[in-house]
Amino acid sequence: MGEETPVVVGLNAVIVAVTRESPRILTITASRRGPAGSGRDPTWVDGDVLPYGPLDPAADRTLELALRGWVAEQTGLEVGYVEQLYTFGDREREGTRAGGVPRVISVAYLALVREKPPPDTSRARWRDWYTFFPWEDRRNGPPKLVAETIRPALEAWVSEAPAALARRERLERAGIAFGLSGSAWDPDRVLERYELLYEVGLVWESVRDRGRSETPDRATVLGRPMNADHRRILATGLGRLRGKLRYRPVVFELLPPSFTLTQLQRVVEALVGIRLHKQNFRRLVGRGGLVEGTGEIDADTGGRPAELYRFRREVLRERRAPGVGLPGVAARS
Amino acid sequence: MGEETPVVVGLNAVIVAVTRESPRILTITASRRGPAGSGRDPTWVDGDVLPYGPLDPAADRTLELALRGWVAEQTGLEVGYVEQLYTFGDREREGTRAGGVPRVISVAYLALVREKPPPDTSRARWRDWYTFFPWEDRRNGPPKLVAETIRPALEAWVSEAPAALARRERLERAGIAFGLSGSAWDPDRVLERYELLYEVGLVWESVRDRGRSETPDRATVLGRPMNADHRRILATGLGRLRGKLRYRPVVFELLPPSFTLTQLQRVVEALVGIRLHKQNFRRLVGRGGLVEGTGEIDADTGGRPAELYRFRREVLRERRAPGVGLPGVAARS
DNA sequence: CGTACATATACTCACAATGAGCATAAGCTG
DNA sequence: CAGCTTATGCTCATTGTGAGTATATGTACG
Repeated sequence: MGEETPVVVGLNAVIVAVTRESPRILTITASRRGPAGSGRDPTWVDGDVLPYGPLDPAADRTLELALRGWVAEQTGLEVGYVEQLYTFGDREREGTRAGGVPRVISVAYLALVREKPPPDTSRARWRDWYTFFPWEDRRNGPPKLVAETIRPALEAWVSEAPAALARRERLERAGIAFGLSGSAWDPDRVLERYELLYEVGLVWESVRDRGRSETPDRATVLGRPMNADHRRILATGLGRLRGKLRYRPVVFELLPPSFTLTQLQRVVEALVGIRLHKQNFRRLVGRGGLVEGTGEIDADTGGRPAELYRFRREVLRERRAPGVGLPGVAARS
Repeated sequence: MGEETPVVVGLNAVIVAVTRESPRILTITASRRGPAGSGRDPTWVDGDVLPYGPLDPAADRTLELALRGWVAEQTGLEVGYVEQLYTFGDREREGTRAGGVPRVISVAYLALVREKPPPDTSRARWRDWYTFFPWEDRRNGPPKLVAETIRPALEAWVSEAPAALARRERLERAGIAFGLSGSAWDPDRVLERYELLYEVGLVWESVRDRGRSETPDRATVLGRPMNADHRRILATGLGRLRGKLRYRPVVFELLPPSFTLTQLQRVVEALVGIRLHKQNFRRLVGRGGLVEGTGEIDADTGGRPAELYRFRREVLRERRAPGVGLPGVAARS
């Protein structure tokens, strides 16, 4: 059965680093198979892709090893923390769509790198992830984008529903995803929001996938797009990372060995996209035993010098779910 | 590159149901490729496997659809809730080990089925999952197994470590996994525990994979084994399900539409493997808005009749993480 | 030198959630 | 009716959370 259609396993990586207050992911500028400037905005056509490498079924012993291998090769980065995200295998994926010969199965990984060495490969490049998901950054309050563009579009989409029941369901769904009409904003629902916007037609990819009849209008479309379904993979990664922060001390994979508490807080805020109460945050990480002070002082704060802290590895033994403590979330004792 | 080694994508399912107080998974008695009774205990050799179906790369549009398809076909079950678990692709997997031609990539899914219709296929069968992981059931306190067998074996393994540093690491790891020496027992760490036991050599699979020289001794080996790495997949599924209970109302996928609070509690306890405080449990699900009373009464309790409840779907909008509330875990508001 | 400013750090307080237990209600059996 | 079983209601100490006030210790600049 199906011996004729070969299967190719691809490995995608969402490689995350945080510089100052900016969370970044590594992207590759795609080399386009067809001619570049074919009428569309070339920026969109030669879109970004996530770093990608195929699995060599004969040579690679392990998926994760294969991933680490080609990431090191392609980007020169030694990734530390690696976690498998999700496996995507829909046939609709661009590039495999219309009778394309091989069936592509993509296994996506999340990788965290500590420092931010500039990628030495010419085509690799760090980008702030909020350029792909501008609606996800609420550190300065809910972005205007949501009130001005997304919300009206969602309301239109809700009222366009054929039946009353479908209308209710759409209303519900939009409310949960974007924290409207009484629901709270849940930072983890990145994928849900992206998929909703895709369905509503507010992202470039949905216009692209609907067929070539419509010309995607850059103005009505939100965030920087990516090729194929890579933005969906990226959304999966961000959601997973945000969730993981709550119950695993993964932030420290993104920080230098010693840091001030404010630095730590800024990184968490950058990832989660919201601001945190400073005093409570430090109480939480301190009393929770997540960090311990080194005696050293960082005088480069602009105000009173801050003590430098380091991650306490022992916390893994002591606490049940040593996350960083986010609002609305009890730090499980 | 690697065009010669074909790739086969397999789909495995951990199909879970709960009957009374017994959590069950659907297993298939493997039809063995080689001759059956070749010296080893035939029960072990013709071990259980998880339900499995290959992906047809030409026909199947989606991984999840493919899964639903062959599960329905093979077992006659209509699964409701489905969630992708993990993708396993190590080459060491049994059956693909020694120069086997195709490379097998297994995408594992977790599926929850509400009732427990007896599988109509002859080779399919429900088994209590604690027969595979007897150390995971702590509803009657920590099982003797842990104190009598696992703990001593772990201690021996710790002291066998070559260096002092390795000894510390092993001690730490064993402590975290099994809740020894001050650490708390974390129900979610199912995979961690299984992999530790595998490494220590306490499960049949590790003896099997070490080579054929040692004859696996059934007495010194814990839990019912499975073929290939299916028990590892199963452990992944259980851990994920236990974790998910905390922040998503998935239990209700396993319960009839209406139920008493005690029934609900019993199911949760069966899954998580620990007993819960009755009054607090009902306070949590009640005040959390997770359930609402139907007016009806179930008189079949043996004592005072209990009110029947149903799941409140609206809770998805209202609460942040509507799980069932487990000890040591704050129900996130 | 001193004042404004910026940041770090300490402490308080109201409130909600949790863990544990006691008390009462409402069926059944004999 | 007594005694058993299970359901259900309520209390209470403890802990965690959200928010705010107060103080310490640097720098920049007049």
